[in-house]
Amino acid sequence: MSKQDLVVLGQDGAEGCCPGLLTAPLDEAQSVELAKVFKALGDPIRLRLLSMIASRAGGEVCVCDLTPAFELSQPTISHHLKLLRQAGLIDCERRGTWVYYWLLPEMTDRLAGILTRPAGEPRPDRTTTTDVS
Amino acid sequence: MSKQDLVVLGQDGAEGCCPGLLTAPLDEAQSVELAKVFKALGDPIRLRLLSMIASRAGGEVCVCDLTPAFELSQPTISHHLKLLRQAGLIDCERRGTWVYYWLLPEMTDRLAGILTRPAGEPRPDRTTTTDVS
DNA sequence: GACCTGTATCGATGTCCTTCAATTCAAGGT
DNA sequence: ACCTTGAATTGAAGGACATCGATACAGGTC
Repeated sequence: MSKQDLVVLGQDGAEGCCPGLLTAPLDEAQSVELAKVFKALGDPIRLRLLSMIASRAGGEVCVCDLTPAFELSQPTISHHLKLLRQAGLIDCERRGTWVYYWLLPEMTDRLAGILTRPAGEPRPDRTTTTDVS
Repeated sequence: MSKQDLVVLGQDGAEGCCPGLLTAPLDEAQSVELAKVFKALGDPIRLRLLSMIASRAGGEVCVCDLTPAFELSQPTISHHLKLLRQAGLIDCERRGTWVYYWLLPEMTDRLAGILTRPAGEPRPDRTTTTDVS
């Protein structure tokens, strides 16, 4: 149940540090992979689930603590958790009768990096239109 | 055409620095607003559009440079640009016959911050299960 | 073994989203 | 005024997604 079909999202990590999204045009394959992760974040229920999981002291949460926090059926919550897991944002483990989820910070770190523009960016202020070429 | 219906997404910026998503459970209203932005990023075409706009030297791109980069109809590209704009990720301006788009770095900065966990996080290593109460 | 509890999967349904062709709108040029 | 070009809007069609009830599965307990 653990490493089922986690999104790949490029094994860069090696070649420097993340192409960036804000620094160079994304190619088609990259954009498809990245979009899967952002799509997983593009739902209020999943965002709340993720934040509940991520902010939990101890690092993990039992599903039985998540489900009653929403006015949704148990299958629906289970489905959302599955999507977050398939996006590589969380992982889970069964312990006895209960299933525990935890954050995979590698993925949120990667996203944060992708959305961060290079430090020295000369602020494309507009109105100053650098007019390159 | 500029400031039409940009998502609000909390006027925090003042109260410290971004609640975080990874540090505390998101409330319902926050999650709805945030989800709108992530949903806008949850499409490969929009990600490529955004990266083409953001990475452009000079800070802005003419629609006429974006449309031919995709095998999609002009109305479809226009629709995706509209969604990105409504999410507060980009803005645009007409100059003569052409319309130019540019990145609103405030929003990507905010997202990056939201996805960044506090520095000193004691790495919830799991298997070490801190077992708080 | 039979039973109970917690969780995941299945199938169906209604809604939202992506996409297009057709049209409209904006701004210049003739 | 008319025409042309670039871009946004409209309306419709198809597919994807969120949600549910019913069901299956996993691990305990008796």
